[in-house]
Parts: sequence; C-alpha cells; structure tokens
Amino acid sequence: MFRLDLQPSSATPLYRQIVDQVTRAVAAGALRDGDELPSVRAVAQQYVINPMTVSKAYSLLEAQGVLERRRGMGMLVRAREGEGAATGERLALLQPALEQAARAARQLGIAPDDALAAFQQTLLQSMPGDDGQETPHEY
Amino acid sequence: MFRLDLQPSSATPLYRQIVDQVTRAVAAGALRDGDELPSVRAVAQQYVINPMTVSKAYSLLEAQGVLERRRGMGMLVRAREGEGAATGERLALLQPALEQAARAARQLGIAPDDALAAFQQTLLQSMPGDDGQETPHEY
Amino acid sequence: MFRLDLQPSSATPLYRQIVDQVTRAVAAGALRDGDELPSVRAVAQQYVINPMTVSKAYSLLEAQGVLERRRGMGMLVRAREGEGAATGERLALLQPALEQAARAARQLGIAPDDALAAFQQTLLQSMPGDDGQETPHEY
Amino acid sequence: MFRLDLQPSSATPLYRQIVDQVTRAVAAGALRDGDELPSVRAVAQQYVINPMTVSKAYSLLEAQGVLERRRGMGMLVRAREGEGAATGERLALLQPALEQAARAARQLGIAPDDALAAFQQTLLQSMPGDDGQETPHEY
DNA sequence: GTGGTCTAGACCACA
DNA sequence: GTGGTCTAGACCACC
Repeated sequence: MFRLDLQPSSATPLYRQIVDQVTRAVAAGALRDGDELPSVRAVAQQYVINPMTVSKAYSLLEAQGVLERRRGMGMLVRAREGEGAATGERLALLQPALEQAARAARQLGIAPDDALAAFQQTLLQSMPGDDGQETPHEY
Repeated sequence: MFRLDLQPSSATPLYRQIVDQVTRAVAAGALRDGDELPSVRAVAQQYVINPMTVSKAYSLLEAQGVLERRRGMGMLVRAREGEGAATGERLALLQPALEQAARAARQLGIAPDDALAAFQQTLLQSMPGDDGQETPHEY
Repeated sequence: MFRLDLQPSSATPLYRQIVDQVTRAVAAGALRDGDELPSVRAVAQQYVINPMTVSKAYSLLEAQGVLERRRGMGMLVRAREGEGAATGERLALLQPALEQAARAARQLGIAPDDALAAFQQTLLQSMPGDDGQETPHEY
Repeated sequence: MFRLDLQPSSATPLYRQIVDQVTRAVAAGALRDGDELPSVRAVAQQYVINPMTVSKAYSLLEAQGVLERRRGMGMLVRAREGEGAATGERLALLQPALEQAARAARQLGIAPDDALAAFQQTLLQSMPGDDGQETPHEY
C-alpha cells in the first residue's frame, strides 16, 4: 500500500513533496509501470489540500515522463525500468538529503562518528521492522 | 574563521540558511558570546544577495535572542552557554536533517545499512581532514 | 514592439496561446536572448486575465528552456539561436496551422486553387504592410 | 463515401471535431438532405470513443438544425440547400482556419509569399489526386 | 516592485 | 466519476 507523508508547513512546497515521494516510490519499485495513481481529487480530499496543488505535482511528474494523464480515466504510472530502479539510482536520489545532513553536522561541529551514530538511531526509529512501510497516511 | 555556505537556488530560502548556519555556529562554539558579526551590508556584498534578505535573517536571530543589534556597531553574538552548546543540544539541531534523510531512504526502499554506509561516505567527503570546518566561503 | 494577440473564448486555452506566441516571437527573432519579458502581473493586468494563467504559461516556457525566471527580478528570454531561428524551423512551427487549414478545405470540397487564393487574400488583410506588426494589443 | 478524420489528442475537443466535419460535409454536398448518419453507438465503436461524446456532437448539430433525430432510426441530415452550400458559404467556413494560419505566419515573421508557397505544398500533400476526398477513416 | 505557492470554487471535456 | 482551465484573492521569498 503506497502512502504519502506530507508536511503542510514545511519549507518544501506541498507539490514538491508529492513529486519527490512519487518519484521515490517509482524508483523503489513500490509503484510500477501501469499502476494507477489515486485521482487528483482523492489525494486532495485525503490530505485536505487543494486539487490544483495535486494537479500541479502530477503535471510535473508527467513532464518528466513518470506519469501519463488520461482524461476522464485517471493517472497511470509510466516507469521505464522493470522492477524499480537500480540500487545506484536510488542512492543517487538519497544523496542530496545525506549531503544536507552532513553539512549540518559539520557546521555544528559534530564529529562524523557521532553523526553516524545519531543517523543509525534515527533510521531504526524511522523503520522499526525494516519493512519500509509505516508512514502516517494511507495513499 | 566563521564562514557561510549559501546555496542560492536551493529549496530552503536564503534567509533561512543564514539563520540556521549562525544558530549552528553558536551551538558549535564557533561563535561565542560577544563576537561581532559583519554588517548586513558586508554580508550582502560578499555573497551577492540583497541586504533585505540578510537583514531579515538578522532580525529573526535577534528575535530568538541569539544576536543583539547595536546601533552603528553591527551585530553582537549573545550566546548564553559558555563554550558552545552541550552535545545533546547540538545533536537536537542535527536531528531534523537526519530525519529527512531517513524518510527519503525509507521511501526509496533503501536498507538502513546501505543508507548508513552512504552517509558515512558522504561525511568523509564533506570533511576530509575531520576538522569540522572547511566551508567554501569566508564570512 | 512585441504584442500578444489573445482570444479569450477560443478552443485553445489562454496559457497555450501565450506559450505559442512567445515561442513564435523567439523563433521570429522578435524576442532575443537576454530580453526581458513583461512581468506576470503586467501581462495579467493588460489582458485582464489571472496572474496564475500567465505564470503557468511562463512555467511551461521555462521548462522548455525558452525563459529563465528570476525571483524578484522578472523573466528573461533564453534563446539559443543568434538572430531568430532558421527559416526552416519557423516553417515547421507554421506547418500545423497549414495542415489544419488544408484539412478543412478538403472536407469542404474546396479546390486547392480556391483555397490558395483565399489564403492569399487572408494574408494580405492580416499583414497590410508586410511588416508583421499590426496586432491588436500592445505587449 | 463520407469519412471522419478524428485526432484524439488534438487541441480541439473530439465533439467539436465531429460537429465541424459534419457541418463541412453538408456544406460540401457530401452529405445531402435525407442522408442517414450512423448511430451514436456505431460511431463510438468505430473510432473507439465514448458514446456520450458522439451524442453531444449530434445534439449540437441537431440544435443548429443540421440533423434531425428520429427515435429508433438514427440521425437524418436536414440540409436546406439543394446541392451543397454555395461556394461563398464554404469559403466562409474555411476562413477561420486560414486566419489562424495567417496569424501564425505573421507572428513567426514569415513573408506572405513563403507562407503561401508552404500552404500550396501542404495542399498538394493533403490531396494528392486533387479529388478532395481521401480521408483516413471510413464513416 | 518581482515571481511562487496555496486556496476555494466555477465550468468544460471526456469515460 | 476523471482530468483541465480559469478566476479571485491570500500570503511568502526576494530585489
């Protein structure tokens, strides 16, 4: 079951969060070629955001070839890779977040070992069963 | 020598980057009580950004008691702890970045061990000499 | 002087008309690399349409590399060709409209010669002095 | 043999394409008073579109008096002129397409002579035998 | 002043 | 029901 994890008052705009998370789900293989995405209205209702915000996100995903819009028939995932992206590609998508964390650690004068330990802790809290599936909202 | 590491076209707004980095420098002990910060004009000139943007950041820092504005004399650091914040507080400031990275890893279906290894790699690249202080720009 | 020629109740959406006309102006050399485009708000006010509609058009143009958005500083034309596109490229942009007209003529059972004569007439009415510049609104 | 030439992903909506083409066929004399049009269901099946779309087109044509709906017997053409519309009327129906092409040419800075030559070329390609009637799909 | 994001709500095209 | 376009109007980031 694919889920979104939107944070309304974050620095990153809502539509960007949607784009990123769908992109990641496709890279992770959680969304595969031919899968249907929840409708614009469904997502809007579920997360209590405006349909246009969702539509904007979907438009961007369509522009980068991840989605296909079908008038009156919903959205379709258009993933080119067979079974989720290669591990290398997934790590590349993770890299920016790691770099930001590393930058923060450096600026805070935290030793790499301490930062690493804190990250390990955070990872464990974030995925208890390592099933990659305990996000707040259902998609 | 305290330095800023501003990324103009980032998702996080410029004024936020300044606020965060000054906050971190104070927590790290790189900026201590009584230190002077360069004037709004100086920072704006050095990083080629608008003075209003710098001023907004300084105002926010002043509002949270980190800085003190002294007419005609620039900004003064008002750090309450003697020698940089306790390690616990610094880790707390690091936490949001770690959580965002952990979230991305989970959504990408990357195993904690792999994420951890990638972070270690990133940390090493980011601070070659492990001196915790080799940022690009001078302040 | 570059001008837009928007037709509110047309089948083609407003934002599409803007995209097409700016694209054509760039291909025609009427807009050159480095030129400033009128602001989102200015266009919106002048043609009495919603700023978001203009912004959407500009976003598409940015996505295809024709424009560059500069926060707080307006939009810039990013044309790669030196002095307007080659004639071949301009004819390619004209082709779809010609095909639609040819299709209509065929379906109406109008002989090619008659269609051609009518087009010549229309062209003359549309650009009296052949200066390519008598559109209704100023840009 | 009357044929439709529908373009699913075009800018002009499907129902409009049907309306336009039937209107043109009547003006051209290809459809005459008393001719029968295939049922909504038949057209929908043939062009793989939704019956509602066809029905909407037929309703519009009925509203403008071009068609007459006869319960259980399909649609009947109700053309007032004997043998197709006068040439003047047919040219009037062609005019909008010509104007759009002329507008595009003007905006692209293409000289009338060049636009005319390109149109002649397009006309020749579009009706090789100059018979004015070789559209792709059968009706 | 600039562009960017978001909302609430309308109406259209299509299945 | 789906997605698409447009509006009016709010608030934010940046020059």
